[in-house]
Amino acid sequence: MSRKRWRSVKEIRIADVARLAGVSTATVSRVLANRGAVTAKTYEVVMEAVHRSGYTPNSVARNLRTRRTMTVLVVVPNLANPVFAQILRGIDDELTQSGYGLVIGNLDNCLEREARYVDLALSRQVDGILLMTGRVPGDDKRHMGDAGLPMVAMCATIGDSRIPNVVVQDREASRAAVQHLVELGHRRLGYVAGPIGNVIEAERFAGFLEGLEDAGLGKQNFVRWEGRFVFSAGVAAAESFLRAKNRPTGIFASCDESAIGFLKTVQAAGLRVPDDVSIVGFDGIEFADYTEPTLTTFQQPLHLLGQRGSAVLLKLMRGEMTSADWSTRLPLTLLARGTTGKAPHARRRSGVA
Amino acid sequence: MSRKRWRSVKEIRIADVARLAGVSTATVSRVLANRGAVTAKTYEVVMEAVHRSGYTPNSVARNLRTRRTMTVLVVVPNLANPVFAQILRGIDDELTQSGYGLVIGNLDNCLEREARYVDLALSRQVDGILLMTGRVPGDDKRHMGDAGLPMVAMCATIGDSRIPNVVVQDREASRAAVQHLVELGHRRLGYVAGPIGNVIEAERFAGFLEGLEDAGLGKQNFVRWEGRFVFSAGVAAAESFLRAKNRPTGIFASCDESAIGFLKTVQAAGLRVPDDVSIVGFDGIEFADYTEPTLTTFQQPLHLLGQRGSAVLLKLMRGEMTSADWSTRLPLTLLARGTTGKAPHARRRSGVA
DNA sequence: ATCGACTTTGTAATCGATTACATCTTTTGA
DNA sequence: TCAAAAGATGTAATCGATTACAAAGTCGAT
Repeated sequence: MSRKRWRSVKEIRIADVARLAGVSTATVSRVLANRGAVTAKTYEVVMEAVHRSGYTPNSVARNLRTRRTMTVLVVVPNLANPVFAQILRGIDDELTQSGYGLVIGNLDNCLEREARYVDLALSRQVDGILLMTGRVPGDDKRHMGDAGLPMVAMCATIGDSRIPNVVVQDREASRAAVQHLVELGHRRLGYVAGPIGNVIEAERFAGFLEGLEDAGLGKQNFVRWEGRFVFSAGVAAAESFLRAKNRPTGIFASCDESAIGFLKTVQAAGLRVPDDVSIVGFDGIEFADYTEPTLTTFQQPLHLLGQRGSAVLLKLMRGEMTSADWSTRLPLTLLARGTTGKAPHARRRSGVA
Repeated sequence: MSRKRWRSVKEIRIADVARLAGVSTATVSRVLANRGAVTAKTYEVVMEAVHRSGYTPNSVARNLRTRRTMTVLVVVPNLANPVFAQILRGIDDELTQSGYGLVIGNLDNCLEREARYVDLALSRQVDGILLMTGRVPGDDKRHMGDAGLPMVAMCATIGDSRIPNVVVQDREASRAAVQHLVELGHRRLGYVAGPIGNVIEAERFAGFLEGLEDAGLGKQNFVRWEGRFVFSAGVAAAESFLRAKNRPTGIFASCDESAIGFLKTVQAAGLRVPDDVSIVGFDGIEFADYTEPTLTTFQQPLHLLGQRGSAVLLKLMRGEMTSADWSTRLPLTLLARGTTGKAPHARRRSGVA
């Protein structure tokens, strides 16, 4: 049993540096903050003392006094989803530039864990919040908004118009996905859903329905399989699809993971993609480029999304919001690739097959 | 331009609660910490006041006074790699149980960014460090060890025997990978490397060489392609492989991403896997289960790794280390799946092909 | 030499909790 | 019944920085 004491060497405080330099703590603080006037000579002497002593300011003390932590909390639904890793990169780039750090709050797909991070915010450990989890109306759990901190929603929010949001155009893209399938001749579609109660899912499904309406298709022209934003949801949907008597020919999955799960499962069952069935995913994860055939999907501007979200939060924290900042909606890009092709009957008609 | 002031409502301090309850701040503190004796009545009154006022303690002040933040820094080489998301889950589970929080330091594959997190540690914002990045000898950049905090290395470290480590048996597994290929009749192997200077990579390559030696194979029996832990490295290696005159028949990639990149590229070139070439990956990421054929790989005990690493750090912080805690080496599991099969010549000889 | 304006530096209050110690109250036991 | 012990509560110091304000120093103009 070893009982080594950490930092047994006495900590160096600003007072120690001051003594070493023969000045007051106020002067040391001014030198280090580069604020207030100091003669070149004093500057030199203080810096020398700082280096000799190896002093690093205690930010806990600083944070207490300044009432700021220069840290932003980013609440992420599920870190294992590569989409968020990309967004985080954009956020980090932007925040770092302004001298802010970030703390990641991973919910691991379990909304209850949000409470933990509400506490973090309430206890003054962060200056602002980037929220990537949506909430459904009527949800009265403890809320990030309760912390009374500057906050930006980076996912579709229902209600709460007083929170600025920076989102991608989920609805428009889903609508375009349907259009893409319809243009290829598909008249019977399948929808692989995300988690129930998820706001992003709600947006994507709404867009899907709008797309159907655009094409003059009704309820009888599609099947919806419940799921989540994971591979296995696509597998389950595909199994259900395979058992169906009147199979759709065009599938829209609300995320790439489930699209790939679907793809692999129908292929394993002997179906050809896109000859027998076309599949469109959503997100544009790197892996979608490594399936066979490559997945047709909508590419999210992830890095940009992260940057913009952070930029708005920074403005909010500095009280520099303009009316244009309250809502930002970024477009997605259709990557029309290998998993979508003409519908079987359309191909027959045009003599391709 | 809106200039809303955040928290314009006066903050509630412990003194406010004390006044409301008609007791001293010491008593409020004792009630909230559940430490020291208080009568049931006082407890009631204080709790009532806490709830009425909606008080949440300011942890910055608490951290200053107690000289602890109950937070651990986890330095991760690259968050986009799903391997780390899994490990983080294990870490989070373990730390949360002991009342600790975690801050993720993402290096984004750029070792220079470590300095940022060294600062975080030096400025007393965390109580301990879990380090998942390795260092090569002779590297004299500013070092996490400089912070003088309790630290556990969760990757192969060279030297620095005073830092406890919790790692997977990279070397043994790589050795077993070669054995697996050799048993299938492969006599000429290819090695898709990870980043130069990476300690984990070094371990895996060392194991690869050991495996060759076990089989009585020498330098002339393998090709090594430099790479990184990303898809594109596998693609590049495969392109090089395709151009070679005397192609290896068994490939070992030091991570699943590059293995999959390799797989897709040789398949695109018309080769059959595993008939023409066998591939073994490393890590056991979820996606390795979704390739066609499914990737043969070594499964890392990621969640366990995270848990064990955290458990050791907790002991270290509490001064409860036993000699067994200084080094933990977890075994990997071979998932012998679709991408490995008998070597072409072996198949001919045994009349399979 | 004196005054005012400006620059530089120091003194001490402050941020909001925890906690050692002192004080007061209650209980225990002879 | 009273001293001693145990229990409950309060007072004030403390953690280590920042910063308002005061004080001292510098300089040029009169």
